[in-house]
Amino acid sequence: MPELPEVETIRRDLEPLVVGQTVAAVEVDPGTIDLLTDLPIDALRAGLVGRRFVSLGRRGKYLLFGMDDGRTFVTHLRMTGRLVWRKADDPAIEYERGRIALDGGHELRWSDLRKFGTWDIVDDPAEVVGKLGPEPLDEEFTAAFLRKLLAGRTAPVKAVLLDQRRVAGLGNIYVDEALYQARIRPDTAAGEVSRGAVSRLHVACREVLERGIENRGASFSDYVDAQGDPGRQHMYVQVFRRDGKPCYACGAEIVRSVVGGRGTHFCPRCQRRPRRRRSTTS
DNA sequence: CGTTACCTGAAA
DNA sequence: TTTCAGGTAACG
Repeated sequence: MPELPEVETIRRDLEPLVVGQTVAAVEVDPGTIDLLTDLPIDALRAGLVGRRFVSLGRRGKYLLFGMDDGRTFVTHLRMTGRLVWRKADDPAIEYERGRIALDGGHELRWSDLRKFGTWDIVDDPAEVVGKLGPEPLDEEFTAAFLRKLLAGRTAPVKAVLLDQRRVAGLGNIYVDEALYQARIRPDTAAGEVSRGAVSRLHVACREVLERGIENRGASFSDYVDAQGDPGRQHMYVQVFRRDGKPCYACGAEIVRSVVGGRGTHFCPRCQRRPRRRRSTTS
């Protein structure tokens, strides 16, 4: 569920809490451990217990816990994962599957209804995040970069934006919102997006993500921050899950379809496909 | 490339 | 009962 803004909110909340803390114990629900990680529980404990966290980073939708032995504890929340900071004697959170106890008396509580989330311990974070595309909020994500990314592709522009190897961190909510802001239909072939529309899309991607972070993420169903509280961004979305409701800009009914295998929401009036260029040859 | 599977619900 | 779900990996 969580996309870049949600993961970044958790990272910012947790960083001052976990950095400097040493892991005292690790517990994982036996019915979840094999889905959560390739590591046997003993290897997981051996990698974490006694380690002090020295940094908390994010790459795409991954959280990277740097440890004092130089290794990295990597988590991905996938669809329904939660990472919540609780006192050791607080009651279990909903769908709690694991706990990482810290020496200061708090615990990181891992909850995951669907059990898609992952834990890993690696020597080099590149083993996990090395194949991700650039961060959309970094300098290197320019309009020119996006133009090259889309050029010549027949896949829907939405599918390209969702591909984490091309650009890292956008998910279903923020892609629908960015394409609305850029006034591009999600099923437009990536290579057909005009130069001007690519420029709008570049700005829109960054703005929707920044707004998402400012509003501490979007809580449509499962997402909560590290304190267990929902974000606010869902109150400001323009199209996501607003099918059947009027477009705020033009009043037309927001439509739901399926693009790239994902539920997709757009305004059929504000978001246009490019005019089919009259083909001079053939 | 698109589709299916992973798992467990919530909602229509 | 059926469909849908903030994601990704493994299919064909």
